[in-house]
Amino acid sequence: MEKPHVPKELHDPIASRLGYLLRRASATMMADLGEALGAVGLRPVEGTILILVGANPGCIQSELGRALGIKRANMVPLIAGLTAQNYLEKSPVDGRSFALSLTPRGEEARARVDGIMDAHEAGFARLLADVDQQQLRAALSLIASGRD
Amino acid sequence: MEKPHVPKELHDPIASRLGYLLRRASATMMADLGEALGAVGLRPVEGTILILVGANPGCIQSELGRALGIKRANMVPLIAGLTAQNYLEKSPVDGRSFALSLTPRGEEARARVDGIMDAHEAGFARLLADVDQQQLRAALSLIASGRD
DNA sequence: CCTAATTGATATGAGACATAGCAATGTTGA
DNA sequence: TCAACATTGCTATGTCTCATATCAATTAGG
Repeated sequence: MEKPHVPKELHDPIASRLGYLLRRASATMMADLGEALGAVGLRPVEGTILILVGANPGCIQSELGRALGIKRANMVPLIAGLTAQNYLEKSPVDGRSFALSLTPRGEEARARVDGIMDAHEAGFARLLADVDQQQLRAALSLIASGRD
Repeated sequence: MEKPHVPKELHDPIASRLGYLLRRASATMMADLGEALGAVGLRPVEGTILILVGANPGCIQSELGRALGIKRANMVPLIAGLTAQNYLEKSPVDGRSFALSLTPRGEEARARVDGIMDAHEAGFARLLADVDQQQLRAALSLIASGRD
C-alpha cells in the first residue's frame, strides 16, 4: 500500500520556546507597523527616530544610537537620509557633533507617525484583552535588559 | 554662560511601545542564544531546524518552511548547508520533494542544541520569576498570529 | 486530459546588524 | 600644560534575515 505524502501539520516542539515566540511575535508586529508606516513613506526605525528627536530636541546622533541600541556606524545613513529628506536639522554643538531637531516637515511627520503607532498598538491591544499588559511590558523590559 | 554638552540620558517616549519592547527583547534573546549555540557551530535557525526534523522525521522542506515562517526560497540554502555538513539526509518521496531526517551526527547535534536551548531559557526564566510565564507565552502566541 | 497548484531551485535586492579603521575633536590626570 | 585616552561621525565591508520574481519538473483536481 503506497503512502501518498499528504500535507502535514508538523509537531512543533519549539513553539513553546520563549525566544522563538518572541521572534515570531516581534516579526508580526514589525511587519504590521512597517505596512502602516508606508503611508508616511517611513520605516519603523525612521519613525522611531523622529519621535525620539521630537521628545529630545538638541540631542546628538550617538545619544540616539545608545537609546535605540543602534551602533554609531549604522546611525550615519539613517540620520543622513532623514536630513536629506528635510525631516531633521543639524546644528553644530561641538567640533564633532550636531544637535538634532525636527524641521517643520519633520514635526508634521512625527505627529502622523505617532498617530499611526497609536492605532497600530490599539489593534494589537484588542487581541490582548485578557492579558495584563502592564506585566507583559515589564516582562519584555526585563528580557531586553538581558540576564547580565 | 556656555552650555557644555553633557552625556544625556534621553527621555524615551517609545520605550513603552509594545512593538519596540518586543523588538528589543527578541534581539537580546536571539543574541544570547546565538552566542550559546556558537559552541555547536550552529545558528539559531539551524538549531531549530534540527529540532524540528528530529521531532518530525520524514518531513519535507516546504513543511519546515511553513512551520517556521520561512519562505521556500530561503529554505534552500539552509537545508543545503545542513545536508552538506552531514546533519541532514534527504531521501526522495516524490518526484519533487525529499523526506528529511537526522543523520547520527545530526541527532547528536540536535541533542546538544536542545540542552543549550534549555539552559538558555532557564537563564531568562530566572529573570522572570515574578511573571506568569504561561500568560506571557499565550500573549506572544496571540501577537504572532496577528490581528487578522 | 488539461489546467492549476506545489516543490525545489536560482537570482537578486532590501534592511538590520556587526567589526575594523580613520581623522578630528574633547577630556583627563600626572 | 600636554600627552594619553575617549568620543564622535564617518567609510568600508561582511553577514544574516527576509522578500520577490522566475523557472522546470511534478503532482493534483475538475
